[in-house]
Amino acid sequence: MKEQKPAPSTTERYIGIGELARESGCKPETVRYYEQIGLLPSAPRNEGNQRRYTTAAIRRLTFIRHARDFGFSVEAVRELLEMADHPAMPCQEVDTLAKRHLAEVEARLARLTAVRDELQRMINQCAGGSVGQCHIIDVLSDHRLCLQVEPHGGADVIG
Amino acid sequence: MKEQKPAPSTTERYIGIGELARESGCKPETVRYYEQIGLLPSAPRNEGNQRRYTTAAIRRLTFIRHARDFGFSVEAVRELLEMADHPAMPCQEVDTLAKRHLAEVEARLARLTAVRDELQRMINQCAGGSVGQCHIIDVLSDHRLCLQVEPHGGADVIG
DNA sequence: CGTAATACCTGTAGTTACTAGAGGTTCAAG
DNA sequence: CTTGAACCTCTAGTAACTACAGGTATTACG
Repeated sequence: MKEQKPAPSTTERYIGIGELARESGCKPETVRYYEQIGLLPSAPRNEGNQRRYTTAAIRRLTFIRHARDFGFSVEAVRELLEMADHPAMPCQEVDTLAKRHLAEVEARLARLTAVRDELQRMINQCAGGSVGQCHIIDVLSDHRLCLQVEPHGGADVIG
Repeated sequence: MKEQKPAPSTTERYIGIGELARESGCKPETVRYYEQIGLLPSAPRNEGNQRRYTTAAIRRLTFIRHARDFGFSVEAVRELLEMADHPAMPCQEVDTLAKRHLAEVEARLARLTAVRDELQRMINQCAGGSVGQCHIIDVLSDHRLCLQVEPHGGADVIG
């Protein structure tokens, strides 16, 4: 991560996993999970084997959380962290990653918009009679009745 | 499912799982999976234990596929199928299901639009220097620099 | 100081909707 | 009759966590 200040030396404050989680908006389980998959470094432990964190961990986890909120995959976040850890490098790779992600988001947006329009059309044309005459069921039964929605492959994320 | 015609009696044509899959746009594995979770009834088998299907299966599977393309969850599809199987029932429940789904789609759309806008802003403001000055990294590091994107809970689907 | 309520630990299994593979059988064409 | 494609079952893997179970540590209160 990009460090603003050179660690406040002497009386550094340590926090537990619960407080870290609260500060950064995730759950303790998720923090442990991120440590397990190597997104967060293994935290030092106290006498009783409990993880102790500094404010650096809060920053790193907030970064992760935020990137995830933007819909970056965990693997993309891993790359972003790697880059953020090297402030002197040119930011072209960061840019590329962001642009690729933007393209994916735009593709999803287009698909989702088509789905919304068709759902609206379907619902508007339902006369409210019996299932036998229901336009919604008709559209789902017969692709020809549907204007825009196309098949898609795997599951997409975020919305 | 809603049956248009009363089964063509005598020489019914039977097809294998591969052809069924091609006709309805999924893979044989998916067909077996749907049978396993009870979305499709267990298909009758021939002498050599291979599944044989009629055109009714093509219709049902196409319905499923299409509803999934619209982003309905498998459980929602199960309910839609149940309703489609009873053409005499009032279609209010269908309507409710569709409307609820529309609302979800609209929520995702709103979120995704915010993400897109913020990504664009981020990318536009990147001056192309080093990571240390990169606006993209800044925004991800500090939520205050970001206008609209809010944390979200679990994974959402479709896009 | 004792004890009870939290907070924390590890490890495993569950979630969604499939997909991929291993290892074997059956079918259709030549 | 032999090959190759299609089919069978069963298991495990995917993403990104979440939810236990069963046990230990810490903290607050009286």
